Amino acid sequence: MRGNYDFHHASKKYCHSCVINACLGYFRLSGIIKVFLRKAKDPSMKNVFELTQCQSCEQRFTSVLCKARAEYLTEIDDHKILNQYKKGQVLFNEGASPFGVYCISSGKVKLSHLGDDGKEQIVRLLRDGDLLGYRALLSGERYTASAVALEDTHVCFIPKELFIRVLKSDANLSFEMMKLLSNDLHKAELKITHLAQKPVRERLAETLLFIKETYGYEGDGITLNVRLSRDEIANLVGTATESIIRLLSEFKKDGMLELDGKKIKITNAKDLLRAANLQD
Amino acid sequence: MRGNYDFHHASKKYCHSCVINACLGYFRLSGIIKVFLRKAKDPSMKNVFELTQCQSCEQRFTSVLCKARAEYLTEIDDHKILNQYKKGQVLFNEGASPFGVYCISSGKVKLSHLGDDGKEQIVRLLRDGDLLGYRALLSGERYTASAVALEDTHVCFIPKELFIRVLKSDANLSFEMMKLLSNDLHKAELKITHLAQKPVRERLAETLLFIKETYGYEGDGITLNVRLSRDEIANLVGTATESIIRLLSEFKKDGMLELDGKKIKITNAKDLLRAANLQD
DNA sequence: ACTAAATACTGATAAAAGTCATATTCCCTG
DNA sequence: CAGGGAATATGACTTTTATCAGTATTTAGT
Repeated sequence: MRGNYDFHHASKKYCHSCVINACLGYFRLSGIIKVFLRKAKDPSMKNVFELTQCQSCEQRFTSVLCKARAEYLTEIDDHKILNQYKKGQVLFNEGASPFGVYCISSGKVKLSHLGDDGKEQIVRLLRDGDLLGYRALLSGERYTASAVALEDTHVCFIPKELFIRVLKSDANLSFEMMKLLSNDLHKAELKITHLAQKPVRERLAETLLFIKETYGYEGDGITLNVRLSRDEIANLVGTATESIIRLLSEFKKDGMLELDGKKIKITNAKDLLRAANLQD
Repeated sequence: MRGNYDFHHASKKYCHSCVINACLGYFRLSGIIKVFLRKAKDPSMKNVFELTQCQSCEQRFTSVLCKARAEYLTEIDDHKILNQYKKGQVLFNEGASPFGVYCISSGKVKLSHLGDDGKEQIVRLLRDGDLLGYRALLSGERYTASAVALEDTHVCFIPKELFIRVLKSDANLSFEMMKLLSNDLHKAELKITHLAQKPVRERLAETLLFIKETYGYEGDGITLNVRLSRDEIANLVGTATESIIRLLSEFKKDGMLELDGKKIKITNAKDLLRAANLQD
């Protein structure tokens, strides 16, 4: 509760998505909203509608959701709701009740816990094709993390009842979900080990490589394809912002990085990997 | 690989379970082993055999596995292999290939990663009724953690093929597995947040309360029902052994604990909870 | 019960990382 | 494009925690 409000007010953003989600909670299956969305005149919505069908979605080969049997995929297609979030907007908030799952069509999302003292801890970074909001939904709890768009993001929302129903009838999808959860769990447990045992310097190097794995490079082949504040990097690494600032310039001095505002260019990935001191 | 050997040699124990497991890998479905096990004359095995049937197992109301449909449970019953491990014995080792899942009938098991520098990080504590070894099996990888018995432990081993087959046909069990994984994931992500944001003192208090939640008290109602070395507590909290020793005696001085070798008595749970500084 | 080894404990010291204060720069908005 | 707020950067300092060295105690095996 407290966390919720803090979060909203800290970011000083009017949380449209909460309003929208609240509405979706009541009307999500009604034709009204679908028509409303489809009739939206915003030209930027145009290409979203071109990607409307799961069957022709760019993420159809990578997304777990698209491993559902064809018949179910069609049903998901018919009932999903398109949604877009501007950078900084909240998809859902820690403490809220899940109404369904989100499938990222394009964009980037961070998933973060709020620590007891109000400090953010980023637990996952998500990209297009990734599924979102399934953890809370599956364990039947409220969200224990908040999801915030890191850039303009297009999302397909699949209502809870449908998702659960498909999951209960499609063993293959269930299995893929279990794989997904197992992988998440593995990553989380690895992070626990590193957080407990590795110094900040190594964790930062590892995090930068992890960001590279997740979001890749821009066209130039060296610039990380995401803009994160020093604060966000700190909340990802699990340390103080000042430490990140100092270490980033240290890495720069050592010729591993080039820094240009929020742009981070990895100029020597080999040394960075060495700095991460990863055995596996 | 390296980790594997280190682990074995560090504990300087002959790893019977590895030998047994290697055999199980080849012969696990053959009647030979079952007969062999059932004919074992060790009197301590007696009560194990009394608990042989999942349908009458003491854990049948708590274990996820027992939420399988009756027909499948019977099949699991027929094909599972009973096994027992002495304190310190290894159920499986990081890096090994999973041949099935383990259901703890009685006893206690720790699940731990080996950090890059060889330091142990305990990621989960397991008790009777808990399932073990499913993470690696589901994501189709080798084990990324080792499982070691914290005391004499009786385990039912369910072969991989059977487990997967039941999972693929029993949607209800699948769903329970997803819940289990979701809960594990939640706990892991919470641990990440606390590891990143809380001081050692608070983490130790939290860990002691967590141990209490997991294993409960002994008959006296205050002694934690498990014996962990200071080293193991440190590997659970994610800190140095000396810090744990110092903090434990600090807690004792503050009247929260009584210490008697590896016995830990919680004499003031309220203060301990306050020391943990948990908001939720 | 005795011995060797492992574990537990203590103090001194060092290193790592956090905090606080204070520039400086960036970027958004009027 | 100027001004203000936020983000970034840097230095001094403090706190926390790890490490090391040495001693005491417990545990396990013969």
